[in-house]
Amino acid sequence: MAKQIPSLGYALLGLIHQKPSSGYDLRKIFSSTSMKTYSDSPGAIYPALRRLEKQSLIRGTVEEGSGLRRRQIFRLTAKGLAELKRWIELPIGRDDLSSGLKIVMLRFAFSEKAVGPSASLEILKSVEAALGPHLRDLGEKLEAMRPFAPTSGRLALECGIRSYESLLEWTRYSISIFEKQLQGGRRET
Amino acid sequence: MAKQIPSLGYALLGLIHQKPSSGYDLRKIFSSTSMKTYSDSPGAIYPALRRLEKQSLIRGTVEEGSGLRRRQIFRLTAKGLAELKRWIELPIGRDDLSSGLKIVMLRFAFSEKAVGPSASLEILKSVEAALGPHLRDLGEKLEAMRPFAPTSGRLALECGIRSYESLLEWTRYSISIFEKQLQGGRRET
DNA sequence: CGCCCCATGTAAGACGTTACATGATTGA
DNA sequence: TCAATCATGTAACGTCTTACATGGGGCG
Repeated sequence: MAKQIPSLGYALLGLIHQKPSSGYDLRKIFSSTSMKTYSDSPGAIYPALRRLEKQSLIRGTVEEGSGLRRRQIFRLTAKGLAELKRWIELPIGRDDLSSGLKIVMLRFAFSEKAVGPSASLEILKSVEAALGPHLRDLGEKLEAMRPFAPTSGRLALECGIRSYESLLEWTRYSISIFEKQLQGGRRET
Repeated sequence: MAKQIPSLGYALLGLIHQKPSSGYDLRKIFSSTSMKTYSDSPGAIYPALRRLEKQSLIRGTVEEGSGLRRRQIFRLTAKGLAELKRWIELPIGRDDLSSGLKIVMLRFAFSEKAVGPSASLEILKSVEAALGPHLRDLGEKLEAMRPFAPTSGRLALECGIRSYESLLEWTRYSISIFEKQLQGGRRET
């Protein structure tokens, strides 16, 4: 059925949901903003858009009003929004931390607009819960390798640990922001 | 000539250099340690090893002494070590930061054993130098998006900024360690 | 006019994922 | 002997990379 959309596909879905865009717009976002982890090559984006369209997750309409060149603007369909929500609300476990934070952060970034602040808070709490055991685990690995590995190898692992510690601080900070926002005056998107 | 080795290939080269290993050993490293970003699937590793062997960067020898099953142990060739060194010593710029730290950290982790502590220090200093402008840039982007993006989008960017700040601290800490090690009593690998 | 940017696309090839297949060894 | 683990491999499939191709529009 939903034949396993790659993460680029979800990045496109989320961006299109935030603002209907053409393929060219999306390429510029990938090349100019901090989303450089995704390729801005036409050979990646245009086929990906066509796949999403074939699955009826987005629909493209040709713009010609402004006298400019043919530009196809894509918008999410109801099905596309549902799929985006489903993906954002997937449970988060330890695997999602170790195998690339990128995807979790992407889901979080889109969560507020696509599902609502409570979903953002949910993601943050899952991340916080997963970070504890994960950090303990990394610490044990560091101790285990300490006598054997060269300095650079140890430091590389320490770098990972520090980055997860910094993530934990950020998570708590962000949780407090969303809790304030949810408990206090309810504010719209 | 050297037909562009993917990052998995360099991960294998570096690990084999640290300790001659079989494909199965390498799979276990990927699945059990914090190098989970690389796949431990046989369909990725065995073909990658054969590619490296075809390029004469590694050479496999079948072990049969220990009465166990046929196990092919791979070792770096001189050419393989040269290629590993070349890759580690490539210049590091801002692109290397934004498009995935993973590769820089891999190069750093292997640098001490493969090239020497001075190479590790070189990498660290390049990273430190690149981080300043990069952080300034991200800060500007944050200010630019502040009024428009939803809270979760802003926070996601802040998470990235924090992680680079933590990287900067780690970089300085690591630089001090390597400088001490290089200036003080020269110690071997 | 020539050049660069907009805007979209395609084709070849490399790589990784998933799933399956094979056999030998160890332990219950 | 049956299952699990060790150890290696292959085949199909999808996706990304790289490079090329096309054309209109604006600008000097």
